[in-house]
Amino acid sequence: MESAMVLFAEKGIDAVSLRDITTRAGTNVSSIKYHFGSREALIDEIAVLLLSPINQERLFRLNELESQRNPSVQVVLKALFDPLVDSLKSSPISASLYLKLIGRLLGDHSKNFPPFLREQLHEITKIFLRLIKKIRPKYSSKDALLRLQFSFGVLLSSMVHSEFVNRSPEENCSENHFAETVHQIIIFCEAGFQQ
Amino acid sequence: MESAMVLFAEKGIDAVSLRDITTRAGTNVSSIKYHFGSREALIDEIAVLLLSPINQERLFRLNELESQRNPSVQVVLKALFDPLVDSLKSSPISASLYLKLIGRLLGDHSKNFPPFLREQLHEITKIFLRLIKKIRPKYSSKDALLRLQFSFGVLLSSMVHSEFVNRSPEENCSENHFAETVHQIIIFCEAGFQQ
DNA sequence: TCATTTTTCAAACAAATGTTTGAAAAAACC
DNA sequence: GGTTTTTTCAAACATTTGTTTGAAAAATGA
Repeated sequence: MESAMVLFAEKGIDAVSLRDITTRAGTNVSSIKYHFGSREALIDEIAVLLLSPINQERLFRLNELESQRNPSVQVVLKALFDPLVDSLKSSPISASLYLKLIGRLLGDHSKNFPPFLREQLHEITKIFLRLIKKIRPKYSSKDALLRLQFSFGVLLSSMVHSEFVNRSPEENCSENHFAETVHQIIIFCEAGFQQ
Repeated sequence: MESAMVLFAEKGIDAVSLRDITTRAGTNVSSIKYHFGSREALIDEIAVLLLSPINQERLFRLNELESQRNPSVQVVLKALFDPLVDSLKSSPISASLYLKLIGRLLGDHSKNFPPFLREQLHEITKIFLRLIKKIRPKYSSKDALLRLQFSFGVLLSSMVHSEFVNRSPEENCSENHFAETVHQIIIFCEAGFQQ
């Protein structure tokens, strides 16, 4: 599983064959069938393992904000983005690869996600939109949705091209560095919610 | 070539085989070899055909702005994004597929672009950064680069998921509708350059 | 019209892919 | 220690992939 995650992150999910994975893991192709069932099931399992705790935390924070009087756009965005940063702590692979992997899962494979994950994501966008429309009553549903998609676009592309975003020479792509980048993303997106 | 573009846009470049393309085109696999040389050469040719005029126009507008006294962030962003909107007029395929295709080319295959295209893109980012640092002297190179990447992230994800962005029920995904979305993107990104 | 060039196409090729099989090895259990 | 369950692994399978071949067809030009 660790080999699959590393290779998926490095080369893109579709560009990795089962033999690539098992060779790196020093094992056999049929072991994937035995432990996971199929290639798709392996991808699903990785997606759930990585994304479901992040989404749970997002839902928890968003629900908390709903019971609050005057949440700001910034804390709503933080409820979406910070769980990702926090999850870096328990990553089984390097921070940079971990981010790439999640970005690729969400970008290329979210349409094939197991229903459970799809529903989580759907619920998250629902609550987010409700919160935003409460903070910015003048926004139409389309206004809010567009800005949400723009914000996710910024986040996703920063994750997949993280070696690009993290090209600062002095520091390697560490957990803290990504936290800083996410902070920049939040500031960038928050500004877009002021118009 | 039209079949290749449509299928690449619909399913993703890596998910389309030569037989998918030739079947749709009502012709033969070896005709691709004859007319283009190889699968990669076909992709390259499509990329150059679609992107090179857009990039040329971008370079022209950016260069013009460099000779201007006080360009605004908005006109700089428009120099980047509007050529894409204008190119919709001469698209050989539907607007929605055209945008998806360009988004996929830039997202998944820009690393394999022919050197000519890569240099164009590199030149564009160079001039863009120079302009932004002129308008916002307090930005470090990293500040400017991050915001450029964020802006491209918004644009790219909006293009690839254009059926998502364009889900408004009354209007189909027309040229004008994307122009409106790009306008929203520019407003969104411009705000991020005010901080 | 005839010769040359350009274009099409069916067939085959080698390589790679996800999956399956069945037996051997390892581990767990009583 | 013996039995059962779990896990590994080499080999083979059927498909699919991009590419190649060589001959037929169409177009071109003198």
